[in-house]
Amino acid sequence: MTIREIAQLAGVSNAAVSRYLNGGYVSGEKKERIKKVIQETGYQPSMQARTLRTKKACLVGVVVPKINSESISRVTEGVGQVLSERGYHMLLASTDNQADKEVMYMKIFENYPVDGIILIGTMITAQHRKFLKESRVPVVVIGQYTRLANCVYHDDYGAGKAMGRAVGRALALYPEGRAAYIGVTREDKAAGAAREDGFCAGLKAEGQELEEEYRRVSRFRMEAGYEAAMDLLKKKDDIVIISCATDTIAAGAMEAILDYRKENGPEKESDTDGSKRYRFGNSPVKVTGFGDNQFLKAVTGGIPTVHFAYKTSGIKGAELLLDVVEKEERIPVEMKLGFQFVEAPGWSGGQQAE
Amino acid sequence: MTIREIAQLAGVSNAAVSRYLNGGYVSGEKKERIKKVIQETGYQPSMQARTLRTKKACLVGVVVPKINSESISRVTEGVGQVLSERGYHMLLASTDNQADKEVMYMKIFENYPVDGIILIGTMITAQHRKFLKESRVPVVVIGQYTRLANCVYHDDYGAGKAMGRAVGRALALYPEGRAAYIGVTREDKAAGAAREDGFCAGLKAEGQELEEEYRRVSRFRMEAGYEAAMDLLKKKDDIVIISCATDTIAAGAMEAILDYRKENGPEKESDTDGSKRYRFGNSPVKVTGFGDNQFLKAVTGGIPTVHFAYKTSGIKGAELLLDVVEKEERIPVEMKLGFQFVEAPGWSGGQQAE
DNA sequence: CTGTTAGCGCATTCAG
DNA sequence: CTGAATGCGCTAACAG
Repeated sequence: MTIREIAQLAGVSNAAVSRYLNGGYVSGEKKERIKKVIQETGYQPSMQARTLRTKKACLVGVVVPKINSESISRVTEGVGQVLSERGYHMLLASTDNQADKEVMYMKIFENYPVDGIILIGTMITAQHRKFLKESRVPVVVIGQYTRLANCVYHDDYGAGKAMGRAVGRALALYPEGRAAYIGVTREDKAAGAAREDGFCAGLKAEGQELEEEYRRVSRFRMEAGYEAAMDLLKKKDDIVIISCATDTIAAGAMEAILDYRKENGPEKESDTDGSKRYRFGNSPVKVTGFGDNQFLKAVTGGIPTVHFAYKTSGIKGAELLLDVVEKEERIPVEMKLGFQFVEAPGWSGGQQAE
Repeated sequence: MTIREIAQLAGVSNAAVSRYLNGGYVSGEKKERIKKVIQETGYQPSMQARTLRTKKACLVGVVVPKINSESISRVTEGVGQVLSERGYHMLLASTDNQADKEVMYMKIFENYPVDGIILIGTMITAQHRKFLKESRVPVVVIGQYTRLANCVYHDDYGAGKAMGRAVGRALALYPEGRAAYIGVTREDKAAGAAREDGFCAGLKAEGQELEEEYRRVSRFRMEAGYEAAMDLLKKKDDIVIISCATDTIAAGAMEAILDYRKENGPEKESDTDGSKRYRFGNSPVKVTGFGDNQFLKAVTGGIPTVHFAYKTSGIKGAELLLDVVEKEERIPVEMKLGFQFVEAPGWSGGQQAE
């Protein structure tokens, strides 16, 4: 069904139909005829051809590392909100945490085309840089800092440091206890390098140290967190706190701790008394995370974590993007968003919620 | 950068460039010149125009109700796997559980266009039916039964019944205890009607009944599960099991139970002894779900739930779709996938993992 | 207000 | 093998 067929059926020119569709000048009578024909035929104009002509698709593409993530869904929620308010629709592409796929999907979006691209970034490789420099559609990066595009990111270092300090203080209650850290690849400047460096800085500020044998690198998956935590528990018997770079990893670590305790004999005493006790085989190892995952909080009562304004970063990112798409705003913007430390109920008192 | 500019720079015709790009006849020498120019300019052909010509985008659109869901991500994982094996890419659109948006995004995909659409369905409205009948691109529906398109769905009724029987048997240990059910809208034939009806049938088979005051309807969100469960706990003091239509809702219910117990005085006894005890204000209310959420299992140790072959349904759905896209397969297919009941460790013995 | 016309960037005839 | 010409479906001048 093409516009010309509609025009013929309605006995008008194709231009008239086009104008009808786009709110131009059409006399009342013809308007009726056209309307009727469109009704009957169920005609829908081809975005395809329209976009070829107008260079405008009212679509923005969002590239995400994975689908099944609370933090990412909070970002896309913010993005989607702004987009729909301003008459755009959102298409998503998931890369399954493969950085090269990020570039591939951005290219697909670029010449599909969409009006703008939002990248929820994991790492900025040479490929990324090349694309960002050459892209013919505007891009904004969320979650990573880059000077090659407008970006909005979070204070991961500050968050890490706050967590490091909190852990350092908690550690003071366990004279011989140590903290461990399960991070993610440092190629991820935000969730990898910044959080870990901040964490170490925070620990140091409290007079603690994080040695190499107390560190692990995990993928962004619960299973990977499980493995890393289990390995730590087996190798080091003085760990009393395991801090993780994400709440998802923390969930895996919690599972590992449950299993570890199951294997290494049942608990002999309730934990409720002992804030001064530390682990030698069976005491309560505590876990911290980043991201303020609500699901985790609901079923566990909560662990110490950091709340990032993910939805806000989505909103700001989308606004930035549309500003350059529509108003051709040319001034580069880098936006850094703060964080909020989230304490766990009863945690600093020594007990983690059951 | 258009194909014509490349042609000029290479000193050939646009047709030659087009052939070069699509593997047609080009002499070795020209091939080199074209290759060089494309390298230098970083030219990328417009899918846009190409698709307008060829009617083929090597793209399929997947419409999902929400992003942040383990079950949905398992489906899209399966879909993405098949697609990428066969040279297609996957674009996602999330509807935030609004059925009308499902149709809207299918229309966007239809005339964007993509080669095929996969709908992870929540409900089939009149709008949906209209679209499925008239769509010019093939659609397969995953998760719901429909005769208007190829579909692959799960045995939700059977799963519900299995759960109903299990709950019924567990209930026998609590002479005066009752089960409650938190469902979702019955407009969702699969997760709503089928699971609930199956559940009731299963209960009945064990000689139990599910009265109206023991039912609630929730949205697909943890918070909604929390509210529903809290309401049940407050209104009925003989509930010992709350069965939920999804694991996400179950997580909310678990949180509600934690909170409820916190408010209504601390536990006086350990739960470990008492399989015969039932709740009067403070005993262990148990929760069941559907979907086999791994995150939930990790942090809680697991609740009774049902495993659906979500990834498989994604794989099968994508294969079905590509068969009609590529081979123009015309025989309608309806595929029903079974389920697997997942017991909770130590549950039937009366104790839920802490 | 209306119809005619000229492309948008590309793939594909069809003559060379 | 190659290039010129045609049109995919639509919108935006433009001349009525």
